[in-house]
Amino acid sequence: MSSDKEAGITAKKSSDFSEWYTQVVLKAGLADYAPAKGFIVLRPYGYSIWESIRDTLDSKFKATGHQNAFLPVLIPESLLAKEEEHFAGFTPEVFWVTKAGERDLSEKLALRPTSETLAYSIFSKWITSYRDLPLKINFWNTALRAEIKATKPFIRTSEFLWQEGHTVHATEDEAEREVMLILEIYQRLIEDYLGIPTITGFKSDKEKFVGAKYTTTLEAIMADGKALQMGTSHHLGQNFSKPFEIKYLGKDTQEHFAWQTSWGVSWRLIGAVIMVHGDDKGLVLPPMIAPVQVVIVPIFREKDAPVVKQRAASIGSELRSNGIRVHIDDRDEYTSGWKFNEWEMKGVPLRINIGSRDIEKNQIEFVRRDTKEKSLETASKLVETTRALLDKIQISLLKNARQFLQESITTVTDYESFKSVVERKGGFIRAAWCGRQECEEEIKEQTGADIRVIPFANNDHEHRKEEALLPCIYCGSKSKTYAYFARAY
RNA sequence: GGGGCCGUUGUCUAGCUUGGCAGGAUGCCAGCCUCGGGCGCUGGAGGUCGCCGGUUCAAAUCCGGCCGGCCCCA
Repeated sequence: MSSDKEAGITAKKSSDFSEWYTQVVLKAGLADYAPAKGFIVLRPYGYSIWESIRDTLDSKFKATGHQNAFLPVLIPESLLAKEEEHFAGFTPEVFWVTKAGERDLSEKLALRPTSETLAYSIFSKWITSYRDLPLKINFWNTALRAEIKATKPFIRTSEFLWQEGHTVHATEDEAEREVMLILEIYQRLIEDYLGIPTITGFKSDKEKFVGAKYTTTLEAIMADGKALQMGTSHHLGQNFSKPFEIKYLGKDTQEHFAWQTSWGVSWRLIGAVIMVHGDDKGLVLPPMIAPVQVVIVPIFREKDAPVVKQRAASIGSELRSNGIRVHIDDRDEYTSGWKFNEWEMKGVPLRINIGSRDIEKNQIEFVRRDTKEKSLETASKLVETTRALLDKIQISLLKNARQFLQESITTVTDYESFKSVVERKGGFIRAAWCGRQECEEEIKEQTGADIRVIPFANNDHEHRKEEALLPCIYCGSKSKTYAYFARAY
């Protein structure tokens, strides 16, 4: 009857975060390690979470006029190299294919680290007139970037599942609006579905996408105080349309270079859900994306098994017919206690225990995963109660995460406090910054923290109207803005 | 970028210092038991000790290289 066997999570989230995270990934059945370094296998349970995220986003993309398409995984070197800055940024982590069988290839082929170059070489063929614009395409695929040192399932892997969107517009203004539209879609997904609050804003020039004019980002805070980039949406300006000759003939009968955006989120979001909501018993999934929202555990002896199982089945079908994702665990070979632990480890938001006792009293026992709270409810209100509890869980997860985010933001006014906050507390450190990359780099060098996000003016969580902009936290010269610094994954 | 730790059956591990029969737990299979928080009993199967090489009469153990995983620091 011991509960500390290897079957469960043995590391504590608060004291052994890294080990805890790895155990949750493996033991909840989300992913496993692959034979090649830095690669993971997504197991069915993990993949079904990805499917939830994918389906949610996909319908939002389609509702805003985007179409899905597919591109090959190999990119000729000459093509990848066409935008110089972009190439220089990615080349250290590109995997190369150099052979076909025993024969050397005449040109090296890159396994796509991202598809801008490939997509745009094709787009240039498709676009000739303003009537072809806007072109709004999304790809669900994987990207490959060699991670030599620190790898962590979902968070940093050499291949990752993601979506990359690529759009082409006639005007700069329209491209800018697309960047913000996508950022808004991401924020809705991440807050409303994943239950994770973020700080949105710009990346510094140092951290922006290589080749972009500017990058917007959503940054979240993990339970260990490290920041995690949840998604990015880039304004590419004409940086790619010029080398790739994406030109259109305007109404004005003149030829113009187009304006472009690209944007993406990856399965890293799954890692964030684990880190933000999980606890010492394992995963905690927000109901909106949980593959199984309610697990029903019938509790029976041999003699009452048929009756109890039948009752479990009828509860299950009633919930299912109301659109709730249900699993009935009526396996004979495990005890109910074993099942309770397993489904908690797997993070199923709500559990229903049903035994002969409950059947007699016409009641149902609900157990919340997030608070572990048990409640007995009358069976006639099954669907109503289930819906209400799932809603409560979803709201409560976001609320707790939001409170944690707020507590994780520290405004500092001098560099000594900056260093001590990085060291002792972590989280986001909000400080004035002059805008010079040298300051950013030296702060990173000395503290390990860098600029995660420069919040939009209307989105600086800590901003107060009467607050004056202080001198740069590092060099003391005149500041341009407040920036959020953090150590990050 | 710098430093450290680890790899033994599906999983977790003992054994390694001092070379000499690979042991346990859990899981798995069969049978019994029966389930409100990882229940109990009996029997059984399961191993190229990460890979390659070296030293040796003999290597899980010592040495080298490689592969893979983890942690800490910047």
